Amino acid sequence: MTKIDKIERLSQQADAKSAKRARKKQELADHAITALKQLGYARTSLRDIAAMSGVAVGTLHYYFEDKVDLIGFCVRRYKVGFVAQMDAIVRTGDAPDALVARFIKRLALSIRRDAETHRLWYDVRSQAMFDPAFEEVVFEIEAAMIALVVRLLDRLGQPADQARAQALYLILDAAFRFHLQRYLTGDMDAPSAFEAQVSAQFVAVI
Amino acid sequence: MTKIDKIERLSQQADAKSAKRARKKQELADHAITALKQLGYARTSLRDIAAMSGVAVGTLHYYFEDKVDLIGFCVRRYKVGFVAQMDAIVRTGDAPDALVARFIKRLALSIRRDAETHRLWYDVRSQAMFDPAFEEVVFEIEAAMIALVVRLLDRLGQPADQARAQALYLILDAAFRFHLQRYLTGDMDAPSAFEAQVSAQFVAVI
DNA sequence: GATTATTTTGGACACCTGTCCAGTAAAATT
DNA sequence: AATTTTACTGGACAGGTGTCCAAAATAATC
Repeated sequence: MTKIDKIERLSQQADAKSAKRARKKQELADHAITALKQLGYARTSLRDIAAMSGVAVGTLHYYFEDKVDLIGFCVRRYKVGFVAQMDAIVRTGDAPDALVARFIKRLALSIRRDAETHRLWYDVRSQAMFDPAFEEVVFEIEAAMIALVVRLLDRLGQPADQARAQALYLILDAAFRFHLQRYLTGDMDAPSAFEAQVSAQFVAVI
Repeated sequence: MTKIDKIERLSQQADAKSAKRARKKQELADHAITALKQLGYARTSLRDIAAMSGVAVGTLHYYFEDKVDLIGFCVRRYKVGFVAQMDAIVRTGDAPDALVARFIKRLALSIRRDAETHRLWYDVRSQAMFDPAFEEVVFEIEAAMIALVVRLLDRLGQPADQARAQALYLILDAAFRFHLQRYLTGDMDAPSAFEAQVSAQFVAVI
């Protein structure tokens, strides 16, 4: 075995190790999310998360710096997945009108299906107003969502500058949050109300 | 002294007592707000608030049911004042265009002046997604703000139905929150960016 | 199969939490 | 001035918090 081979093998081993570690981190994060989405950031203790993961509390600190690191990882993981799902819709070959309809319908569906998870995002976003430790992840996720809207506008043949995308994102976000809240308090019609309201606004804005 | 007089006097005494109690409650709430706006709901303990008020912890429980009751009272008190201030603007005799400009300018000013207090509202609003104990106060305040927008639309000679007002409120709220967050993370231009963006959207919507 | 390296445990640590209440001080009423 | 009501105190209570670490279990490497 040459020296080069040796180095390469060591490097591959290191990669395999960090890949395994990354997988375990994600596995823990997924369990953590199921705990967090039920109680929210402040009310969920590391012991709750550990119990949910079937793991000792110390193990969490073995994989995550501290609580903030853990929650940041979870929210990032969830939201990245969400943006990817929405992006898949933007990339379909639909005509502009049908695309908008599908996009909004998917958001409404997400209120129904993932209400509890989405509220975790709003929770963390509010925390960022008090705790600088959350600023980065919130900024990053919000930027990713605005970028998604940029791509949407582009597909619609609309001017897709940052300012326009940001404004549209805020409209979508406000309506989403509002109807999410309604839905969580028992208003089962909130998702379709969301769809109706946003559809109307889309027509006006675009 | 007739029997009637006696009853009346007792009733006046009762009123005076409850008025005094109400005054003290508000005084405590004002101190509580200064604590809460610095740390947020979850991080502020009753001991923090008691210390800020120069009072023992037990005293807080003498005036408020529990922590949720106290925070609800504080947020309600603050937001009612805010809506009243904005309402004063709506009630001026300005022409529609000038009125809109003044209204938005006042919101931008409030980002600058009351950033820390406003974030408390967003904090509590998020909590309401997890804790039903906050649902009522959030619903009430949000309804008050939509009602404010109804009056604004009315003054502008616009159709002032609930749906339109709600949509406009959500646009204002989303932009307000977004730029408030930016401002809190050190972007001093956020308030004027808010003004520019919302002004542009107002033109489009109205 | 022995020896490192990694992963996991479970409990100790120091501190903070909201709630409650017997006792005291102050104010109001008679 | 005596008595009753109201206001307030300060500490006890039971439980929870994130963090840390020595020791044990497991896995990887030679």
